[in-house]
Amino acid sequence: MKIATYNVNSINARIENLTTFLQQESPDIVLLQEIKTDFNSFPFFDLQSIGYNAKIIGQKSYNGVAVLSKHKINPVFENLPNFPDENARYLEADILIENTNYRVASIYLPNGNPPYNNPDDTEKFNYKLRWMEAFYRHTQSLLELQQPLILGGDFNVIMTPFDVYDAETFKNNALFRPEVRQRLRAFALSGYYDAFRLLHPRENGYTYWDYSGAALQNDLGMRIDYLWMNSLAFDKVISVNVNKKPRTAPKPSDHTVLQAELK
DNA sequence: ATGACGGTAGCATACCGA
Repeated sequence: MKIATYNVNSINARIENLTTFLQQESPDIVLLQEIKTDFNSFPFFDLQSIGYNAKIIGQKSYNGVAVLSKHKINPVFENLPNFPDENARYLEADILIENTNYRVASIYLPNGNPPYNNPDDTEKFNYKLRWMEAFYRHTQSLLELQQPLILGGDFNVIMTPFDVYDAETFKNNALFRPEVRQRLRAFALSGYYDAFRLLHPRENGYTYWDYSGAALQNDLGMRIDYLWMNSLAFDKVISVNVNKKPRTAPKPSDHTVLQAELK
């Protein structure tokens, strides 16, 4: 069973890039973030024609998450329970594959940085912290499930200085502030396994490179996309890797694919 | 010293992002 997570930065701008990836890797499940479209403009037909079902929680222009699968997708939650959110950032579903019922979620955590024209505005950062707290509460209840659980997506959190090209530059950034790192660490210590990092302690594992300058060529990236698993899922892991092909292909997203293979 | 890049909405430029 292969699962991937990919922040596409608009699914309609990325449809060729995405379908190329799907045909090359043939994943069973793909968690998408920043689809930037609503139901009416989502490319269901293009995906169906190469064998992928899709469930989405869409939003015009911003945000939006989706789950793709070659198998039937049974949605469980659209949005975090008990957290009123005007943004489309969370979709949880069950997918039955060869007698194993996987529970997956596609997650697009808020960025949290202030608008450029108002650098002292803390509203977005506070929203990020509240979102993480609601996420923590919900994921604690998920740990009671007796099924393999995979929570993947763009977490917009740099966990450690090793996960970014220059920690000093990001000292005061909402992706690296102690408040968000502490919250993601609490989540990790509660029973979720960081699949990539546990298998690759010495690779940087960057999943994002800025479009500007020569960030990709100089590997000025950051690891902000994750596949988190409960023990039932992590026990099945064969491999986890960053697939840089979609980032080096024409018309890329600024993120790339993180993918895993499970027994 | 500053901006760099790219997507969307929608038609010029503002907003968002990491």
